[in-house]
Amino acid sequence: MRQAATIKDVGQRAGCGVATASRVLNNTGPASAKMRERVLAAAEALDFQFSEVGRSLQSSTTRTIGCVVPSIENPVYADAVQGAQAVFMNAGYQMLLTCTNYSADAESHAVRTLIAKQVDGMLLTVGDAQNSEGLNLIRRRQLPHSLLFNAAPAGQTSWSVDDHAAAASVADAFAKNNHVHTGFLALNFLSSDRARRRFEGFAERCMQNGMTPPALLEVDDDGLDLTAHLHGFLEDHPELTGIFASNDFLAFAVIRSARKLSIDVPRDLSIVGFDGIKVGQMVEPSLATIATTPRVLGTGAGKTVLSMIDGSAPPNVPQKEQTFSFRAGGSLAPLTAEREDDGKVAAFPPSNDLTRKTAKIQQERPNEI
Amino acid sequence: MRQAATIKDVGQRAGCGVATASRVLNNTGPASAKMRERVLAAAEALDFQFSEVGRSLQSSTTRTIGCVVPSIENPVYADAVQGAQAVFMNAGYQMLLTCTNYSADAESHAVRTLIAKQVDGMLLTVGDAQNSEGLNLIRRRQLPHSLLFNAAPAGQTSWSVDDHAAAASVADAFAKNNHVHTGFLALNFLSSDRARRRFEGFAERCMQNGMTPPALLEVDDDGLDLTAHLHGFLEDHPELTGIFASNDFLAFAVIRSARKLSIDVPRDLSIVGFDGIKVGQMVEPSLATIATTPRVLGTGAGKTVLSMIDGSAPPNVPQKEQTFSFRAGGSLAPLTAEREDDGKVAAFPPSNDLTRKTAKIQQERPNEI
DNA sequence: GACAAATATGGAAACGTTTCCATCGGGAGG
DNA sequence: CCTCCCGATGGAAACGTTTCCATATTTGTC
Repeated sequence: MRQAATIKDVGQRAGCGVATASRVLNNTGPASAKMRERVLAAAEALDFQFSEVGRSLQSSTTRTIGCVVPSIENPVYADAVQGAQAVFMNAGYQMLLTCTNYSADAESHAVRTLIAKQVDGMLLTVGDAQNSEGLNLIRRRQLPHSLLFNAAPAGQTSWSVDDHAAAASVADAFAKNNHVHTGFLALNFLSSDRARRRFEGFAERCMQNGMTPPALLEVDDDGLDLTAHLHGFLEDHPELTGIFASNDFLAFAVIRSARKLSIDVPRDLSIVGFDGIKVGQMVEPSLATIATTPRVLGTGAGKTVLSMIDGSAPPNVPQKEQTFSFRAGGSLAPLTAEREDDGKVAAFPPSNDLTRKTAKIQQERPNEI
Repeated sequence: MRQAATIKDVGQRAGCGVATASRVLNNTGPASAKMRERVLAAAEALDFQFSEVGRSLQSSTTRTIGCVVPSIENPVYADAVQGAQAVFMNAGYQMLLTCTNYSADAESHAVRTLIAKQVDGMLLTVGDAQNSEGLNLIRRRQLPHSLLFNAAPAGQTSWSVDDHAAAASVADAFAKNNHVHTGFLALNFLSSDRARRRFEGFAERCMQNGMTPPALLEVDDDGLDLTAHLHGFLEDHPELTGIFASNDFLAFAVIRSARKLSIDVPRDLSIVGFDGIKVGQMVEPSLATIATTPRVLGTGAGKTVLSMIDGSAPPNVPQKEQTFSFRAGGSLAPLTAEREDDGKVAAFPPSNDLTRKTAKIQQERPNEI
């Protein structure tokens, strides 16, 4: 039992050829009752397990699917990955996971390795879908794959949130609450087309709503304490009454930093996040955000890849408008009419000493795609 | 380019045997300059990539490591998994990930599949390390492996938090804040030896500290709204002044439910969590909890597996006391001397109308292993 | 110029499967 | 009793590598 038993060992012990052993063990082809029994007994005695490597070589299929995401520390990706993994497992596929840490190099290296590993398909979130070396490699090989959280480049299937429209709805929410001067806080702005799309969607709709163009604040590391950044940002833009953070963690970080700077949320500053992570609804104030359904996207993308592999009908991609919903929360409050009318918003003091009224916390409502 | 090129194709195009092509491509063994060039050109032209399947068959190694965890929706596992994955990738290994959703069946099935896939090693968090079918399979095969978040069963290496001691330190924290009657809130109590160890450690130290034995509340699904549970629990145990939740999400859920029941945290009820997830420090009140370093454990366990594979020296497992630290937070406040002395704690009203004083939020302090 | 040594190269086996094909044995039908 | 056919079985090829070994070619030295 030191060296794993092969089917040859089984055949030998059962006193038959490997072909017969294979047939019995796979329940394919004929075999006499006694032979069947002998083979089964031998396999049992030897603790035999098929080698998937041998099988893969012969069938030129690995029943393995590669998954490339930036990071599973972000629960959005974690949920999606777990959903896809469950789908794969149910279909008898294993998942090879690689996290790129938002590095384009790591991304293409990962894809290359997974191709060498002969994955039957691939599920991936790339930094920039328009310009991804890995994605090109995959396309060239015509490997079954689906994008996840990336906008599909023309006629290709992709499971993602409509970042543009979602961000626009945030602008609408700000507008409805009478905010005019807002900021956008981005993480990994340069290496993520998602952050850029959110910014664009937000900025466009701000314009359409007659708001001023949002001020952009980029930060590079979310481990960092944002307090200094936030302070400087608000000093540069004293007129701001609301900030749209490109994800919920960032939103939490802003709220914490605001607290340290004695800026009350939402009285002095409204915050809206993106993603809709679970804890957002558990804390006080609850986080206004874009609720998304990463698990749905993950399972959908997983099923899409499987359907490409076995040629079956792919699942329907959700309507763009159904990939997100705005979720109200205590971190976003209306500006009072008086403030809105006085128009001298740019003049109010940048930090403490703010006089806006606190609004009643808006009712949370559950949502699903 | 339809069918992926093999080394045979390369040899053919370069006008040489497969042996020579292999030597050139792997930079092993001699080759003339012109031959080398022809082979390289051929490989380039054919977009050749090695098939890891063929290689694995021949080398009886897959450069693949299996990872089995309950769920990566829990950031503790997600961080650990990501840490391990990074270690594997650096060493040229890929990671096959399976989530069991806390199911023992899924666990052994996953292990079986991974063994069939010929993984070179395995990293796993099992439900019950004393009694895990998968773990036995692995042991029987003498497959290099390391446990993660499970207590090691006698003389075996495992990377885990000392749940027992950590939970004890929570009891100490309650004691130091004059709490006497506490409860323990557990998720997946039956299917997780971790939850049980935490309860044991907590209960033991409560006794030693002269506190009453903690009341146990088990819940089965964290998606559930805890409000009803909490209400019933507090009615059954009106004397409780503190609750230790077996993880941070549960702690958040309790705090939210308490809010709905108009129970003020920490004035009416103190809450302590476990894990030390990031958002715990960002919200108000901040969460008192056991801070752990899942990433450190994940990378350590990953390195351990690699060292077992290549026979190198394994990394040092951290001292048990260094696997966690108690992190104070606003959700845990001292009981005033007057309440503690009057002794009639069991008599106070179960829900509203509580009279304990709010304590100053304790200073957060950073911590690392 | 010849021979030894070193270098270059290709054939073939091995890794663990599945599957095609050939063989073998026996029962049924004539 | 002879065919015919079908079920049972095993040999061998194929999948893509690496590597051992033998052979072919070059280089160097006398």
